[in-house]
Amino acid sequence: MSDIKPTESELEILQVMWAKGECTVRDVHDELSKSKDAGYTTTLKLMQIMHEKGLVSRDTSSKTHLYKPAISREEAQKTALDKFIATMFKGSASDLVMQALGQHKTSKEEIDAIKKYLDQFEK
Amino acid sequence: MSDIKPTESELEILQVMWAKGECTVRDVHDELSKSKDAGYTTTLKLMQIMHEKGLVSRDTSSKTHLYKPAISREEAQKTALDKFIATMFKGSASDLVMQALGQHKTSKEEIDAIKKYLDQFEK
DNA sequence: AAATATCTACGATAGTTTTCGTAAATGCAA
DNA sequence: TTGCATTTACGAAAACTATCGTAGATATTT
Repeated sequence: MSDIKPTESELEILQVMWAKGECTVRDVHDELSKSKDAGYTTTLKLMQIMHEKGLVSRDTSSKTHLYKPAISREEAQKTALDKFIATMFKGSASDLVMQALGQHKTSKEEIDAIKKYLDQFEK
Repeated sequence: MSDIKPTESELEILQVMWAKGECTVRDVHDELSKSKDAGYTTTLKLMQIMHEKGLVSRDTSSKTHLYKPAISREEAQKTALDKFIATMFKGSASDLVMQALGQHKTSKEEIDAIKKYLDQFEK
């Protein structure tokens, strides 16, 4: 489906859209402004490009257009993760898992959740 | 201590170098050619740039230069993983772990290894 | 209705990454 | 030694990304 690879900025935008659902450019821009310093038209332009690429769909029936993601967060995560494991971890998911758990202070609850997950998985 | 972020192509090259150790441009290029279609001088140029950036070191004592990574795979993995979790998984390492285990067919041995790892971790 | 604000469209620019062509240097082989 | 193959160096084109300015359209306010 989507071997479309969002750029870094596009991902930032998708982040906001995944959290909020349907968004105007202003919605996204205001949210982004908290952590980033770029003009409104920059966000607009990026979202237009994302539309051209098919990363988002939009409703142009009223003046202020409404955008929403064309791919789910899970899809995007899956695609990105596949590539990431391939290029950074020689294709070994467990290598990644160990490193991910090792370097982040993961709470006991989280670890238990993962163990439970693994158990169910193993059967 | 590299806040140096290798590009996509640079990572492909590092991948080969991490596997092979010390490499000539030809070594890298031949390996890359299996999966990619770019000219020899492209690989050369990239490796020269990587040297300028400090991503690799090189021995120029003979005509054919010898390159080797200046950062370890582990270092690069750590840096990349931090960023990846932040931008793709909203900072949640365990979310990433679950998805990583879910979508890849992980062998029973791998799962056991991870569980063992988790046990040791928990105490 | 006129002024003001907001929004889209579009083009241009700057920065970065990837690619390659060409030339010069170096080693090898006939 | 002369010619061929391989390598490095360098510059520049091509492709992609991010940014913004400006203009025109649409809504809102007074």
